[in-house]
Amino acid sequence: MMVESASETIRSAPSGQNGVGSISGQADGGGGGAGAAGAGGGGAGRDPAAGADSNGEMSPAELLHFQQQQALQVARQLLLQQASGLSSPGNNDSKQSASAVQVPVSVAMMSPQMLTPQQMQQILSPPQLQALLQQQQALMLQQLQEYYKKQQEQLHLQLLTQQQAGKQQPKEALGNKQLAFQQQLLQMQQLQQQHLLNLQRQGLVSLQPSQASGPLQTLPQAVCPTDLPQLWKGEGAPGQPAEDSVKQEGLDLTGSATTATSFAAPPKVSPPLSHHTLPNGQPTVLTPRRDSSSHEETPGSHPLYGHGECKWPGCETLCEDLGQFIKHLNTEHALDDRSTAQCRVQMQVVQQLEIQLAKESERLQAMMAHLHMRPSEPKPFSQPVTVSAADSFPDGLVHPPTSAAAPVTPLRPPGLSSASLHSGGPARRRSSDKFCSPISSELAQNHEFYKNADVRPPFTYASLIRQAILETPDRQLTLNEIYNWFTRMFAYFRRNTATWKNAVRHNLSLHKCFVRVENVKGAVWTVDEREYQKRRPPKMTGSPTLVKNMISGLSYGALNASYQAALAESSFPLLNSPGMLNPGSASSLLPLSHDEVGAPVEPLPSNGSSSPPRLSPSQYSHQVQVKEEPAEAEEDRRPGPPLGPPNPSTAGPPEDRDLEEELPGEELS
DNA sequence: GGAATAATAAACAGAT
DNA sequence: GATCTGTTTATTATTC
Repeated sequence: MMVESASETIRSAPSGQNGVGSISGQADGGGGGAGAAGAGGGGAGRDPAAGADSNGEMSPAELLHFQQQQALQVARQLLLQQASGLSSPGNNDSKQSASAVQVPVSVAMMSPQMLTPQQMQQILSPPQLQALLQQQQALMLQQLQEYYKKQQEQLHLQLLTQQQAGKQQPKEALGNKQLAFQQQLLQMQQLQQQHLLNLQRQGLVSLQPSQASGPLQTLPQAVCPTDLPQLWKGEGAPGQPAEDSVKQEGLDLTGSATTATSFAAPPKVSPPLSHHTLPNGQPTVLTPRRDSSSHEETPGSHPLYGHGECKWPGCETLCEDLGQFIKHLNTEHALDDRSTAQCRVQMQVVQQLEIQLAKESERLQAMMAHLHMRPSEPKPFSQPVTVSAADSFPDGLVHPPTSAAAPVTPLRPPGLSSASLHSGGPARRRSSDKFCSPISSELAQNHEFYKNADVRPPFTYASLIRQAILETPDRQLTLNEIYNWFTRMFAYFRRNTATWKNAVRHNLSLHKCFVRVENVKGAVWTVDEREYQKRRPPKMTGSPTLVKNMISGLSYGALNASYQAALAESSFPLLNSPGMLNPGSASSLLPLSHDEVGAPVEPLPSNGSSSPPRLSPSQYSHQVQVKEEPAEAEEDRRPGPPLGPPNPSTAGPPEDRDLEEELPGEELS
């Protein structure tokens, strides 16, 4: 305890310029003596998706404000009419109560901006208010309808134009454009929904189906405003057959003719956002790409159903199969006040999280700017990927995860996500090591980050040493070259204490996987992959409990927990994904461990899989296959190690070697 | 609580 | 003798 705390104190003391200098001057007997700068915090990446809605259209807030102003204008006119009615009794334009209120003209003449709803309430009588509200609603709904109708007409026009133009284009391009339009359409519908939600929140829409569903019913959408009033209305479609209620999953609860005609998909478990009808009545079935893609990869799944339990907020009822879940969903989460309230709460939760994400991203940027990262770089952590073609992933970006917890995931350096943020300290890194993706891809992605930021890499010394050795064409390094690799690759080892040198030597000696080979030019160190594989414990067996625990820590406002969830997400991106079962690679069926397997640094383009760049099993297998070849050649011509244990890696054909690397027997169940 | 693993510190010896 | 390299032991922390 004393030793640890003392060393922590030393470590956290600023070292100044003792980086490399102290390395060469280190006295060994001192046991790695002097202190150094502590591990810096460092920043994480920025989530590019965190930005606000970039619609060029009028935002819902603006639209709402505009309409409120218009409503107030109407109110003012009404007051003026009433005032004039007082002066001219014959004028009965005002169809409200005959007992017109004495409204001060000065008030009535106030500009709409000066009239608050409260003032209006004080001025007008309840019947007048009601009439006024109705008038407002009618006007606003009409405006809304016109607005969205225009939008949809435009979209449809564009779509038709593109379809015509697309006849000369490849089908793929046309499909992409159509998809883009459909997404735009979807966006617009969500805009509608949000707008109506805002109206509802402010009490501007009474949500009476006779009013709300009337003028807006023609609007085509999946979760259309007509859905929401019915949803909020708190009653299901009366007289609806029980089997039809299956169609009411999610928010697609309209039961109206508009969407009923578009039910071309399988009757069960249709994604709520997948059916659309264009203004001309032409049904359009959208592929569930935006919101449901992460949840509904398979036709037999449901976004609210996973791991055998209902994912409805606060429910977690165990359901054996999808059918039972559907039944449960329709009975327990039917269209009632409670469900609609929960739905609304969930909407607000999402909004809050988005707001918080934006704030935290900003903070992250500031932190990164502070921690030696070039502030001019908007995405410092995605850049390393493009530094070298050999180190690049096919898409060149760290994909934002697609799961529910994923939006919280920033583009972050692993050193932060795991070492600094997760484990909470630089001293013990084993946990970090476990939660991190393979060192090769990690380094490939964050090479620049580790190079420049004083952040401790979240890998074990052994894995780092191995990586250093395997990166060389000869697959062998002298101790000094290993030192150089550490200092070259990591700012942390340049600027921090030379204690790590002792650790490196210690690791080289301690682990049987590192084989010392006497060379003509001295002793070099090589890696015995078999021993290295043996060295690893059967860890991270997909531990769903661990992931669950981490994700369960996600709470509103708990950024750390959010990072944990994101971390868990990034650590097991394909654990439960059907994409994992890529038949193209036998190794893809095998769970791979955290930091190894992918020894080399050349993640190659996968077979078009949409899986995230990190931890793609096919990539790993490819890496091994590609890079192990020179290793074999090297090891074949390498003289047998005169010292240390005989290297078993030289035994057996190269294919076995590769296979062995791909099939680490003791790994991950 | 124990085992396994890793990080850290330190002592020691041999080679340069 | 100083430094580098390599080995070994001990302690502590963490995870399973």
